[in-house]
Amino acid sequence: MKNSFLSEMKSRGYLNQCTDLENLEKISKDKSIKAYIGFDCTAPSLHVGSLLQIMILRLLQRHGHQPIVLLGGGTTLIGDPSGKDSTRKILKQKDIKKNILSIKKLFEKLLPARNKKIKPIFVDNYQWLSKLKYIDFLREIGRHFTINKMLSFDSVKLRLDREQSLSYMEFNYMILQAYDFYQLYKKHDCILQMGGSDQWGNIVSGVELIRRILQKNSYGLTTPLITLSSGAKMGKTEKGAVWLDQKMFSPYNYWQFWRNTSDNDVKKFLNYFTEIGINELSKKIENEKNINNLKILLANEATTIMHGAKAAKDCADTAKETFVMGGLGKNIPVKTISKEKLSKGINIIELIFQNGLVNSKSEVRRVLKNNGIRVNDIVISDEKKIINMENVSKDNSIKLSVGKKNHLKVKII
RNA sequence: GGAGGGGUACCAAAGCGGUCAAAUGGGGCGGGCUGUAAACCCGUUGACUUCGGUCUUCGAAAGUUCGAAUCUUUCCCCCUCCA
Repeated sequence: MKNSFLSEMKSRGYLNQCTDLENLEKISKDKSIKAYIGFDCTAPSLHVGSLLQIMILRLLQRHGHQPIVLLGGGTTLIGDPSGKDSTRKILKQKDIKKNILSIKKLFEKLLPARNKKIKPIFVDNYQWLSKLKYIDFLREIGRHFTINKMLSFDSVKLRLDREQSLSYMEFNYMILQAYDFYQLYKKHDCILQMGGSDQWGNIVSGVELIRRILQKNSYGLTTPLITLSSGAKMGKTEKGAVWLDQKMFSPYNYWQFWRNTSDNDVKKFLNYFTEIGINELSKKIENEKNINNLKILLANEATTIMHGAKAAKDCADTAKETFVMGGLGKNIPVKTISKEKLSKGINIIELIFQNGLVNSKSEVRRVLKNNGIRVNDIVISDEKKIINMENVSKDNSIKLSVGKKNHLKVKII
């Protein structure tokens, strides 16, 4: 049972590279280990781009190991150059602190544990990085890094090859990350660092640093880069990044994001982003002829993990009512209008605009022209259409729709 | 420090005195086809509008002109090459 952490990593497709799979397997089979993943705190929430990392922390935990979540209060001040074209804007320390707090909340929800042994440990590398003394650091840590090697890492090489500037500040990022691992090894006996495939170089640096200073073995492993079948980056929608925090991205939209997964990605995502047992899952996939049901399964499971079973069910119900039955789901936003106002009659453009379904009146006119506006599911194409009490349906409301997916219920009070 | 190139709408990129609310592509939005998919097709893409127009926009400010994204001056910012 205990050895299944790595084997499940493999079978779910989470494993991309590992520094020493054999030995890591041996160690993690015999005893509970601690493993860490570092997260940048550039925003108040993480987005689905980090979800795979979260999934493996959960997996780790399920197999009786202890996750360490490193919130990079120090390194976020520097900015990881891996996989980026240009220096990102430098954040204020105050903002980073705020971000750390709200990301921490997210993890407390995602990595719950009563058992002390697998309860997540939160660390902020600002704690030790801010105390470093430059000269001492260079002598103790800097001596173990050669420029020759650093230049050969992809994160650096790609930037230089493309003749994009890489500041000395960013160049130091990998050293700091290696140092983080070293600190966690010493403080918490953390023997494994995990991360996305773009972190490979940084992770390996840490493993080497630990070996050179402490003559101890530590391990690193990375998850594959998720690519959509369309070639686009995962996690961007027309609504912007897919955030995990529900304040920034509603559960309904989150559910919809998964529901709208493209055909070619569904099976992969079911493996990645659900926690259905691997055998059960492959049976389900085999037996299900209608790919849409798999997408719904994916949406339900993924939303349950993030926002809870109840939220997932609500989203599913709403979607069903909205798309299948064409009715009004309970999760559809509701606004109100006074009876008095409505009896006077209100212009369709005004009504749609005032309820925030679009950004400008011009947009309403445009959509109107293209038959995209509906009132109680009836297409309206007349700009001058007046909506009044006659349009109120039995349930004392009016349903407004812009396009197929953007609905609103206006209640009469 | 020296020499050159550039800042145009969400992004990329044309325009270089009027016909410019600004080509084209991407993206977005709406429609069609469908399965809330992909691909494809059509329409649309500054704001307000009584649909006649009106107002604000081409790094910032000032100027030339009947008229400026386009010309001049100053300023700010980016990039490349040389030292």
